[in-house]
Amino acid sequence: MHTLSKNQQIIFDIIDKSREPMKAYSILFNVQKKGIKAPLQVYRALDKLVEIGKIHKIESRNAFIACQNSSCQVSKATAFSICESCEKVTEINNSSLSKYLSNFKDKAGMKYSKYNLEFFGLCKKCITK
Amino acid sequence: MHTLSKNQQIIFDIIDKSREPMKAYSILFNVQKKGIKAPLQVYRALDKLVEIGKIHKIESRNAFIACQNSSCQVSKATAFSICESCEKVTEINNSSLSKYLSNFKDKAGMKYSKYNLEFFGLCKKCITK
DNA sequence: TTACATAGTGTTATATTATAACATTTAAAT
DNA sequence: ATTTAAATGTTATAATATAACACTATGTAA
Ligand SMILES: [Zn+2]
Ligand SMILES: [Zn+2]
Ligand SMILES: [Zn+2]
Ligand SMILES: [Zn+2]
Repeated sequence: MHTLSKNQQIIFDIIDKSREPMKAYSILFNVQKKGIKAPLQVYRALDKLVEIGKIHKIESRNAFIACQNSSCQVSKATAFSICESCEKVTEINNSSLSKYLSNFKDKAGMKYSKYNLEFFGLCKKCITK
Repeated sequence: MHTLSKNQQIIFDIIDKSREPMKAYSILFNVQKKGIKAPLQVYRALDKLVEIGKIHKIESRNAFIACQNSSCQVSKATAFSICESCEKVTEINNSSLSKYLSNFKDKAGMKYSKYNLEFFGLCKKCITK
């Protein structure tokens, strides 16, 4: 098991506490009182946390959320639902979906080791507005 | 059918001719001889071209490729394979996959109008190296 | 323990990606 | 011809991310 370094722990904690995806410079702003002063300190921790699967990057939003599953540390297979109105992001944990995608083979013969899927739409709250 | 404006056409042409995904500032550099001088002129054309489905953004790479299918203008459903070694990107056109994903329903009850999927791995060329 | 290797930190500067704001022009619709 | 919407040109600036270098902590193995 991985034990996080000081900066990694600080930055993981703030992302984990947040209900929304956090952007790097918003994280930076929030951890400056803890002595983390420079973007690079944030990005280095983010890189590591992504690498070990504790957080994920929402590519379409340049933002980071804590992993809400248990298996992402090994699988590198991620799926999210994103509300285009309120920007709520949820990690999808669906074994049918992950099986389907993990077994998917391109006709080009490429074998995939990793995927990222982002669904967009309106969440329950926003659809009724 | 959409008829492209002058800048949109110039920028679409250069992306369409390219064998690789192109980045915005690389596009800018390449079209400066045609009178397009500022980033905003490029980004505005890119936005429109993405909106009408002539090009797609590869989110994990901040780069743009011409659509290689015919249906993306309506579907807003995109899937790509990305080689992590040579960075070759191919648009996946697979009806089983698109059916599966278009019909996918989250247990959260969210109805999706759009998705983007990026697979990562090694292409045929790179896997033998 | 000491040497070595690996990972993490701190700092400054800079590169890359993207948008705000405003004035003007072109094209399309009534 | 008048109005509206879309596109353009321009300057400035915001937001996101990395390069380079010096240093420190931690783990491993002789
Ligand atoms: Zn996860
Ligand atoms: Zn919502
Ligand atoms: Zn397409
Ligand atoms: Zn390759």
